[in-house]
Amino acid sequence: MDELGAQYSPHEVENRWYTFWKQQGYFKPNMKTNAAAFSIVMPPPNVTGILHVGHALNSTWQDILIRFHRMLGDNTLWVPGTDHAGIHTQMKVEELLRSQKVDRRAIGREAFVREIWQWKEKYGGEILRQVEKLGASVDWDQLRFTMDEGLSKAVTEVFVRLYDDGLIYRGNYITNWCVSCRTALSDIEVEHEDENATLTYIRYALMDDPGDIVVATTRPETLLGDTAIAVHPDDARWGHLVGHRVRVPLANRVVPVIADTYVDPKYGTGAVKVTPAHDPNDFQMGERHQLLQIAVIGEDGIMTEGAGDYRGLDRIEARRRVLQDLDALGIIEKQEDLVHSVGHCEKCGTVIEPLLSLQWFVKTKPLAEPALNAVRMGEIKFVPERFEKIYTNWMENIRDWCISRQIWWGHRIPAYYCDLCGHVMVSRQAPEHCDRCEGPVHQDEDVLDTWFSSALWPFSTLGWPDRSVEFETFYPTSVLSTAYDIIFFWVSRMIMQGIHFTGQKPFATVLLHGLVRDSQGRKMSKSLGNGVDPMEVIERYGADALRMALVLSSAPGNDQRYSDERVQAASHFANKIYNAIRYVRMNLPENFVMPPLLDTDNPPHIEDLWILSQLNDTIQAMTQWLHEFEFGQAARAIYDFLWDDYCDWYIELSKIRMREYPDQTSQVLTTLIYVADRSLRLLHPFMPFVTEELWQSIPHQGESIMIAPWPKMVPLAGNQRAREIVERLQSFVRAGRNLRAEVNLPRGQMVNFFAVADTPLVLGDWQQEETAIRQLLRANDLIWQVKNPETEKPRHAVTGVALGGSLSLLLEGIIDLGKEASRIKKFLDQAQAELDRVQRQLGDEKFRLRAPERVIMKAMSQRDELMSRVMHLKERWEDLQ
RNA sequence: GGGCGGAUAGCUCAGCGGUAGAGCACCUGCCUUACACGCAGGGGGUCACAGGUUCGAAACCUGUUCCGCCCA
Repeated sequence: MDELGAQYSPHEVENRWYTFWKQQGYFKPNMKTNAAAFSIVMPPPNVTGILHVGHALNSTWQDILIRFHRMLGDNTLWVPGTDHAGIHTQMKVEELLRSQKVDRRAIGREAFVREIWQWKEKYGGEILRQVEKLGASVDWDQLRFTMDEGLSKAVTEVFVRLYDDGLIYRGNYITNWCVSCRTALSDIEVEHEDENATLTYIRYALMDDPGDIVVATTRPETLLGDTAIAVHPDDARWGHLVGHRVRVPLANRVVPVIADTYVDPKYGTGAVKVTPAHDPNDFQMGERHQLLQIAVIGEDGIMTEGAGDYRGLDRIEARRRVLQDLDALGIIEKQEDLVHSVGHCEKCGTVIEPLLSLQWFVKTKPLAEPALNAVRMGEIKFVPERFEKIYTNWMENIRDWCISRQIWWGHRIPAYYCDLCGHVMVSRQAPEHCDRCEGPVHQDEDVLDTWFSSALWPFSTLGWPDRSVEFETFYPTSVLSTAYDIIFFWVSRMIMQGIHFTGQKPFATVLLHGLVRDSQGRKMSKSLGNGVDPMEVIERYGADALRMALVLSSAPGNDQRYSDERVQAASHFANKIYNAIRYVRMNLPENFVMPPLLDTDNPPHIEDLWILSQLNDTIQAMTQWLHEFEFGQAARAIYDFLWDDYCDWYIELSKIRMREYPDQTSQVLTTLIYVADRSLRLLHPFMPFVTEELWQSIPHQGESIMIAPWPKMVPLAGNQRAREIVERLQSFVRAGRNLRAEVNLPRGQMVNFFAVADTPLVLGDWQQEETAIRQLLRANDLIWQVKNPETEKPRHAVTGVALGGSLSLLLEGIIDLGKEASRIKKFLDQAQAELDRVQRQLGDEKFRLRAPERVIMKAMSQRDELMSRVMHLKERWEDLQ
């Protein structure tokens, strides 16, 4: 900040300070202290990703917490990192290779995985460089990646232990299959969407009786795999047919009619076809009734051998053909339109095909129990609290977790099969041969769900399963900050695994932010093209402005809209404080030595006491808000303090004092600097760059604002009176300016005022601030007196009311007294109405009996104030009649 | 079907028991030697609707309508 341009330009400043902080090692924890530990692990973004505004908000929140706690003196650690995003990354690199006419199957697993690693090394760090641009004070020495050696070791350890504990099993189950990604997915990776569909009623002929049974289905093509017809046992229409047999059309298969309470008698005809190999509910029924499982659709979405004449057809085409053929047979009873929920792959949007396959699962119930208790007992707190219910609800109904994925990029499942006897071995180290028959072994081809490794993040990043210093010091972590849409995927699983493996909760508080939507409230998405690139925003306005804008409009758990105007407003704020500091510096003598702020021999001026008192309020409020994770409130507090109190009033008053009373200059400067120093510190967690830049440019102690202590309240005496006096000054000046504006006085024109104080105390307060009042109102003659009946009031004037009195701007020429009278009348009516209300309230016995003391006191002072207003306005109005 | 959130100034939102606030937009003056990315002044709201609790409700309770989300 050597050249004092009138405009703050963030870019150079931001890069410079980030480099400095990093070099100085300020981001690292201070392991030597025995201070309280405060730690956060950053939710690992996808390595292939780029930063979006949601990340920006989340990173800002975390950085605020980390910087706040660092300034509080805590031993602070923020761990950065990325996850390998199995399916997503594989798809991305596969696509890249395809554009080079290379097929991953052709080059084989090893070569393909090598390609991904290369890609990751080259482009993978982008998102972290963006996190840096935001100013995130993460400890880069702790950088982690889910596929790092150590973290991979943790994954294997967890898998093996869960397997040994009987909490991981392998089974042939129906799973959500994406025919496009060609892999199984867990339940929560399926997104349900309502879609229009056709419900087809099909007649199945009874074998041993004339007549038929009509079933309704939205998926006629699966009829090829039907192995039963089911009805509700109590259904009068169909009950008598249970045990009979029917012929499945087109498949020419004979299947039984079974009774199962799962069937909803109100849906369709009350009879349903059962396809255990292609529907999760049918699968369950199949298990209960030992039905055959006949697969007719393959992993690629193409009809299989089981589909007979339809094999080789795509599932969509097969549906069309089946309907055509059924129609030809004349056994379509009718068709109806309906809306039903259809599962889609979260990654690629393809309609999910429930398929039978051999997969690995985590048995979640035993893990969920302690995880539920931790939240129920309040060991882990959700902010906002309402998300606890969402968590509990999900955990109580949790289902087993399918963790195997049929892809190549990820942690390969540490299960080994004997080629000879088929024996399954799960171990930390690859066995050389079968431990039963000595036969050769091969490893499972599948990899683990990415979330399986993410679930270990809070402790695997800290060195677990080894007992590292980091783990011992920083685990359990303090806060986990993330978006609410990730509670099931991640938060719940971290809690389960954390408690199971470390015996401790992984974090004390789960802090949830909402989604950042576009300016029209739509979710940002690639397909809509409405995404906002935070880097572009930073390019235009600076990281500080982006951070402040996001924080100012955020409240825990609530969605917010991004708008450029807000960032602009925040950048104006940066410019405002830049100029405020510029003002301070311009008035600072070469070798200014700051005297003590509170000198008993030289008591502080009313105005100094006032601003320090306002500062105290701000310190207190912000400290509390920050501890309560109310970042928006805290940001608003410092914004208002700096702009309204410091800039608009204190600085303006300081100009007058230094001009009129040069002997006070040193005291004024001391207060200016002191308040600037403290308020920059308060603002620092929110706008780290500009605060550092400005703080460094004024007298200060320490080498960086980052490591300066969080401000404490200044011990003050007499500040209550100072506050009263300055409030009277402000009220008087505002009323005077209003009068000037009322009669369109040119800015520089000197005028005369006549003021009446209600009491000698008020007059005394005014007199104490006479110089300021004179200057701010450009007043020549300032005649004031305590109210008394003899007072002769000027007629040619415009009159207004201030706290504790009235003032009139005297006019030489003739003014329109009629107009003035009606103006006064308007205010009089307003004041009278308010006064009536307050008096009614105070006259209410119940109010005086039940309202708290402070409310009554407030009402009383309001009444006094209003009575004064009414009295002054009324007098003036009568004079004008 | 179950659950959750929202409805406050023209727009975007904060406030969440003591009678309405901010930013932007709007109107009127100002290039006042910190800042026109600014200063000063001003207009603008039966706080979705209907009941209830309370001395007092935008806030708490109940219901209704609309919007959004999650789960089945």
